[in-house]
Amino acid sequence: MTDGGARRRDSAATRRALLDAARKLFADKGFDRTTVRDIAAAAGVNQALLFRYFGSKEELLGAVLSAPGAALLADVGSERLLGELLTRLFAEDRERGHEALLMLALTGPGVAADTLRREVSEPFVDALSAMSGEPDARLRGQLVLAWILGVVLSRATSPTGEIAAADPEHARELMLTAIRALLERAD
Amino acid sequence: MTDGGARRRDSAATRRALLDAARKLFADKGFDRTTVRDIAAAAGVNQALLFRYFGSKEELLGAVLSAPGAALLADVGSERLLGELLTRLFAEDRERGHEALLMLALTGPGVAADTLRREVSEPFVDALSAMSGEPDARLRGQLVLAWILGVVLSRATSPTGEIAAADPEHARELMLTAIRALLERAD
DNA sequence: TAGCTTTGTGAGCAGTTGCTTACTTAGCTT
DNA sequence: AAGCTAAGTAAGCAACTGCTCACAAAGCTA
Repeated sequence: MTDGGARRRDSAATRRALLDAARKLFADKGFDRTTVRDIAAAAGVNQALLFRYFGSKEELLGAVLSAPGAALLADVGSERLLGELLTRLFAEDRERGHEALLMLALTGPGVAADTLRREVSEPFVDALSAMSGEPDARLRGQLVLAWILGVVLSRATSPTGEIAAADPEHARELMLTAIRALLERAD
Repeated sequence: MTDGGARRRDSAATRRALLDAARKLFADKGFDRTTVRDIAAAAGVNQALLFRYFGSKEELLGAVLSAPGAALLADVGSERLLGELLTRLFAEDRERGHEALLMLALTGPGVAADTLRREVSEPFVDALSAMSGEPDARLRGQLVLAWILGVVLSRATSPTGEIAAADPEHARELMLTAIRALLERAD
């Protein structure tokens, strides 16, 4: 940005700045309470660009939500997914990462739920289900994911509650044991 | 309501109508996406009355959220709470009840989170914790409640997913077994 | 019946929001 | 350097939102 007010053009950087700003603000404030002006200001661009690049606020959310799930799965691989999900779940200095996005996807409109289902939940449930040899493996995988989601939400609601205050290792072990009971034999 | 347009006065009925309408609409659409006009129309009253009776939209949410948790606990008693929560969780023709309100409390502003913690979660966690003899009983109780919450949310996100489609009895048994593993000994 | 209080109403305020439009200008090609 | 395209901008639109205000009138009491 020169003093004259004109700004260097870099469409890829602009696009990225908007995505980054949106991700952070949607995570902090939820979809509805994040305005396009907020996002543009945080990205250091004019708000009209949000519409130029993403079409609408909803589509921006869709873009924000796509990929992170796939990225985690690619990083970690399905064998270590559960451990990794739980480790991240209870990590103290966690970045505002995937779990927060899961929560915030729920506060968004229809497109967010669709994206969540297609791009975020399905690969996770597939991987979690593969850990259970039971015929109803997918149900069990869904229940595990639901639990993780619930913990994220519980923490958001009660930042000073027991879950937030728990020793991460201990909490992780508690959940791991119960989840194993669920995924293996539950009868 | 007479043909002349004047309406019979019944402050208690008006108040109740607003609470009922708000409960339903908050559950259906979330706090932010439910407008005071929506609520007033659904209640069949003028929107100014919402402010007269409840002070603000937020305070209305607080009023909506107060009590249901206590009511369920009073109905059921703590001995049967877990079973009842799970039964209701998977009931097919469930009314839009307490669980939906839990979800929607999360989409509301700060007062909702406070009310949720004070009036809804705490009694539940107390009761669930009492079922575990462990020193970290409250943490375990919180984790159980988080799971229930997660299931509610998962179903909202994926109305056609495995959880929503599951045989209620079966799903209930799966969770009950895992929860027992969590509440009893987890080491 | 008059007077007062409480409940109900219509209208409107001020601010906000997602989005559009017309214009500017950076950056590239010829 | 001229011309064109694409990226960036300021301003503004129309609709919406929580909330207020002045008034109407139901309902009660003396």
